[in-house]
Amino acid sequence: MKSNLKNKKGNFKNVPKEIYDFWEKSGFFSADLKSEKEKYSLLIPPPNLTGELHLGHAMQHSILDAVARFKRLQGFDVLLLPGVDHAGIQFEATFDKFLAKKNLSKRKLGREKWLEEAFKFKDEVYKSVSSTWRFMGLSADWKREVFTLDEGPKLAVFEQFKTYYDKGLIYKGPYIVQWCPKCNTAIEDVEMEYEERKEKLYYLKYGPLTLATVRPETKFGDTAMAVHPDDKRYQDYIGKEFEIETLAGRKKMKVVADSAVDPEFGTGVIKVTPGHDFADYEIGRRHNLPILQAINKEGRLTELAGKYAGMKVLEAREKMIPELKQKGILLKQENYVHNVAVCERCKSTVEPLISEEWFVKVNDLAKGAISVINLDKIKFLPKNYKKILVEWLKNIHDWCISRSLWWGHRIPVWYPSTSLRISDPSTHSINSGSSTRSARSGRVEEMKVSLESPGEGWVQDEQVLDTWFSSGLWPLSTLGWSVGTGPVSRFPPVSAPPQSGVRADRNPSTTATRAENLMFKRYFPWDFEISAPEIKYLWIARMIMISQYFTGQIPFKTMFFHGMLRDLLGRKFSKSLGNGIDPVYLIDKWGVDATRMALYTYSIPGRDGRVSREILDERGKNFRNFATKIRNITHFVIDLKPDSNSEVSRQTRPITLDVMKSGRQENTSEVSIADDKWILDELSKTIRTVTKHLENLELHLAVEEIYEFVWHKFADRYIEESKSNRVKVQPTLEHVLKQVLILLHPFMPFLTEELYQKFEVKRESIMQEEWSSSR
RNA sequence: GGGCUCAUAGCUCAGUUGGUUAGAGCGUCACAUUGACAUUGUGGAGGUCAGAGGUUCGAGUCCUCUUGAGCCCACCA
Repeated sequence: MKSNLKNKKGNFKNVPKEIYDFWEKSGFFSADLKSEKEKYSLLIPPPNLTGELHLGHAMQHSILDAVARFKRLQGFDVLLLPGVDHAGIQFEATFDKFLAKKNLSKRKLGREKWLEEAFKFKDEVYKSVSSTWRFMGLSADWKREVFTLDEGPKLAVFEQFKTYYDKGLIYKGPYIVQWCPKCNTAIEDVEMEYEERKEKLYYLKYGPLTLATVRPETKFGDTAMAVHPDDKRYQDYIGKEFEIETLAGRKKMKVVADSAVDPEFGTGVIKVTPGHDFADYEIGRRHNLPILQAINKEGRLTELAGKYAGMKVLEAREKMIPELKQKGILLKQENYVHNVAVCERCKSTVEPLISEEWFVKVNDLAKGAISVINLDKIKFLPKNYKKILVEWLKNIHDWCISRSLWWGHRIPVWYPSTSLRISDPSTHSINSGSSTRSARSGRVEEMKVSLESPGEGWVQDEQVLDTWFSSGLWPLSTLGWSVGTGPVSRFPPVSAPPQSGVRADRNPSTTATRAENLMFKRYFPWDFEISAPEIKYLWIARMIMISQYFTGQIPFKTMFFHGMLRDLLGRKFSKSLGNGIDPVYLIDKWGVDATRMALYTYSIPGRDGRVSREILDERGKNFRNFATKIRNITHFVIDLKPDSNSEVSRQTRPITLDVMKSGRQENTSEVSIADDKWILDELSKTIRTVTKHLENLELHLAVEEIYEFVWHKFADRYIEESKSNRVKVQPTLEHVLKQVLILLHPFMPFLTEELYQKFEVKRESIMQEEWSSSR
């Protein structure tokens, strides 16, 4: 039954594919909408299309699957729903790299063609990775798999946008954003990393004052100088204007007083560059300063920089130094070490600048989420994440939802083509950012919110929505929910345009309108959701806000944050560090079940684990040996059972637990085994404990408990002692073994199915067995 | 700077609401074993539970402080 498939194209050694196919074909993974059973629903966090599966995913999937299988055995109608995320920037970068190899580019293809190719590429990527997503044995309802760009989610996302828009929660405006010049898009705080850099601190003469800066090239965007209001040194200068030499002409600048200035830093004077610094932007807003754009979206200086225009930031900085020196503006420089924000994905330096972006006002949404969290409707594991999330929600700032990408849900806003807007204005009024529906030059812009074109003469907004805008809606959109009519779906009928290679048939939301309503009614809210802690703000907080806002309900009842697996130095696994451990390596070496077991020992909520290849090998080996042990137990109990014609074994095979308990008591005097009662008691104690641990989602404890029972009680003691009295105890042996397999099935699904099939009296699959409710 | 977490055997870690003699796996030492066993079994060594103080009849567990390690968030002109 065990296969030894070559490890390529999604086939793995040590993954018994026949068993998996048998399960899937038999429909054991499918939720049954019409079932009388109580439902239990689990939402699989959609993996990124491009991301290969790493240990974290393997652990996440193992946990999800154990819970799902446990609940199935307990008699629930389980929905374990898989999905895929289009992963905006990440996919787009991967795809563009792929295109570059074929000497193609966005520019050459144009948007429409590019998207067409992107969807093809997506299908290919999906094909090559989808089998890996099953390799942990995930018992997911694949027929219901959803992709974030499918028609259903697409409509739900649109309605989300429209609702916000109609309620005045969406606005568009010039705003300071973190801009990645390489990805050519605004990115969020959470998408940045910090890198320590050794740079220089330059002391520059600004009129009568001297100030320190690491970024002299932003000089061209300065609109003021600032000092701390209490700084005695500069009281006389506050409010006065001075003429400053900028290297691109002279201009007048005011000195403002602002408490954001640190009097201890440098000279206690700063230059204010509201267009290219977050703190300066805030100062600018407080003092109503104009904003100048000195750096454009490619990271080059604008015409404001005079002869330095067109240069990249670092180049300009270098070239400016001699002139600054020569003109006596640069007084001195010091070495300075500080952290610089870089783009998490491409590692280029992030450039704060002013850009026209879409925002969602999240205050009200956050309030809703806070109240529902405070009502303890969601069980957080670990508990303290509740507080952490609430704190973050209290200090939340508006959510920039637009991205200058092509891959994603395009912003469903249309403008009349006659009023084509000028892009990249070099100045903005800082206050228009707060007004709804972008006012520019005092004129209210005409626009329509619509998924399809409103007709001739309208052009759609160029940007797409932040990936998390759709991810945040995931608990709803996966179940075919849509805004307009609440839980009653109004998805279009089957004839959804087969546009862009999305397989409409794979997405039930486009095919079974009515069924989808029932899906939402039945399976929402989700019983279980799992996530890495690092996306608790990006994703988890937003799912709660959005779900609460649109349905008045929590998205999930239990939120399980697993820990992060790190290397022995405590660092995250990452491609750039090259410290990753491929789960496929472990599976090939120790088998999928053993790998799962190894990962369960790290599945404690909120607890990080430090691992190395050696450590995981050790655990893999340990549980491989455990699997061997069970295989041998089964060999002994079933294959080497005493002659089946013997009277005792024939008459007792279908015996029940109670009969065995009472029937055996009197007969033990000459038997070396102390008592069957002992092993049966131990068994029911184990069942009780394992059940409790599983209910509490303490998988590591459940695993430990089973391990202890199987190896040290059942095998080492009971089986050893049974050898002298084999015929008599055969029914007990079989009974205990079967119970052990059922107990272990959530954790080691393949092995337990394989061994279960050896029983003469059995069901079609171990998945149809019942979890013993022994008290 | 704000928040959070951790420190238990050589290593990686368990240890539910405080309650006998602090556990597991691997490693290590001794012995046994071709056995249902890709070896496995039996037994041993190894811990001042980071340190100090406190609450308590009782603290690895609760409180305070110290030290060390790490993570998240913000700021870094």
